[in-house]
Amino acid sequence: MHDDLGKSEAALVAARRENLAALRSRSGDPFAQTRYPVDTHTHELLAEYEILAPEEKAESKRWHLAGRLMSKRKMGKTIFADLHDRTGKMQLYVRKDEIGEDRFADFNDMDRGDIVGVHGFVFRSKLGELTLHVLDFVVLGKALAPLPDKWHGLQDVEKRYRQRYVDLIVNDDVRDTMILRSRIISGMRRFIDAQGFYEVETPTLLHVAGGAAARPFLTHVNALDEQLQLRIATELNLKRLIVGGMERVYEIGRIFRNEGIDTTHNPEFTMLELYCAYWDVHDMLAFNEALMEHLALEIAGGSTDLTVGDRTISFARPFARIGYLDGIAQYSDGKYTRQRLLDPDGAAAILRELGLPDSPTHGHALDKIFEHVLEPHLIQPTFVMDYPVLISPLAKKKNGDPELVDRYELFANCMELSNAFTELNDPDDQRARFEAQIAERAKGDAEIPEPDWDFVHALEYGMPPTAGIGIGIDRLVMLLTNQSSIRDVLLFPLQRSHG
RNA sequence: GCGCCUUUAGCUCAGUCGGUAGAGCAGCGGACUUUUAAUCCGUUGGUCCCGGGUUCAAGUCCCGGAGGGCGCACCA
Repeated sequence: MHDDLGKSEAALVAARRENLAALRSRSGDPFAQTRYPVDTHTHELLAEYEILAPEEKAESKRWHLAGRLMSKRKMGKTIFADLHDRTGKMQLYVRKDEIGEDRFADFNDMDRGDIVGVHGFVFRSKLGELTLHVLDFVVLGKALAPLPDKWHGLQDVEKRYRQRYVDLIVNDDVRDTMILRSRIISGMRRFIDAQGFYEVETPTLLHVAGGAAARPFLTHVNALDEQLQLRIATELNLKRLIVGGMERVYEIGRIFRNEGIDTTHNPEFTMLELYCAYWDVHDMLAFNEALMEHLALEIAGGSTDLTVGDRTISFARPFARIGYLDGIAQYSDGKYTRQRLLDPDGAAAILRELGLPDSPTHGHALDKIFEHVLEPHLIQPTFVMDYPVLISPLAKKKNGDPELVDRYELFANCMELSNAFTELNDPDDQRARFEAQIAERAKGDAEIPEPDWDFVHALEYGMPPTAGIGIGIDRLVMLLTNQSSIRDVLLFPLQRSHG
């Protein structure tokens, strides 16, 4: 990035270097500064002095504020400027007759983007804006690269993702969304921790990536000279911990799936998985419902209604419930019956009626039918209950209805938000399910993982009845922050290595 | 993988029928002691994404390629 500047950009950088040299010769090196005694932030100051009347001064109290200089308006022997910090922005005011010729020149030699610490008092300007009257300042870092347009910011989507640091500097809403993401995750942790769960970390590098259907990334460990896979779920290891007696565990961690990249998929994404011994799927549903309402209340500031696109989605409990098979039947006017859906030929026929391509497996066909028939109707938060066992290889069968499992998925805005079930703890049944998967994999479904036989062995030591849940954090954040692309809730979405 | 759109100054964007590159902001110089997209005067700045082709002449038309966005397909 240092040798290939265009002439025009090089000239802008050169001008900034001249200003840096002038600062160095007059007042010392900005890059030699190591700290600044910041004692407030812009947002706090604006709140504290809200009552000031126009042109009123609060001279007795002096403050130290630091941040990035984002605009400068010189008016002869005074300068107005805007300082941004992580809480917002505040106007600065400097007078030549107060700080002297050299320091005024220093202030004037600062460029848009420079980092500065300012000391002074608050007043309200003639036109009504709360402003820090600067009595002293220290340049704490020089920006050599020119910033994007002060009014339009950085619009180029590619540059915004590749140079997120610039995007964050000039586009306030990006920072706001990322802060919201942070708050959603910490709010989630607090809610979960309050119920006695242990947060754990399980390996990312695995010999066999299991617990979901997805193609894994491959890597290699030199010390062992072995090929390893990056995890596609945390499920199997977390259940090993339940076997081990930890009873309540969760992990918020990065998952890797070597598949498509689009507005709802990034190759690495963040998932919460949580397991609770002695709960069943109904306990988990209640927990899930309470968690979602809690997060919505925190984000929407006391309301359970969220605006998503041009819709309002209400997270007030209780959420709607619908059966997986019942729902498909209902939204097909009774045409797609349980009997047809649970029969491989019947499901294949429905696929053709819908004009969809053939699926390699029965389970795949069911997913496609669900996606086309039921999912488009799931706008308000809805628990879809009682999934067929053939698409749920790790869930416990329903007592009295062995074709179904005790499982639900929560949908909102036609998007899956969570997936939960009563965990299968019968090792013989689990072994049989894995063996059935080997057959499906042989039919050409490359996303079905190799069985993790040690997991079956773990179950042989005895696992208490347990409920588990997985929540895709990125998609949840998309919903809660009203973003339509996953890239806009990721600080550094994956881009091709060219730019 | 397929389709549509897009790429012009540091940034945001114009660029007509093919006639030889424009604006605003930023920068630089100047005026200005309560401005706020400050204002006013002057001014620098271009690999028109890359490579071919057609043409007297290509930012513009044609072909190929690259990056990016969106949609479809794929993706529990």
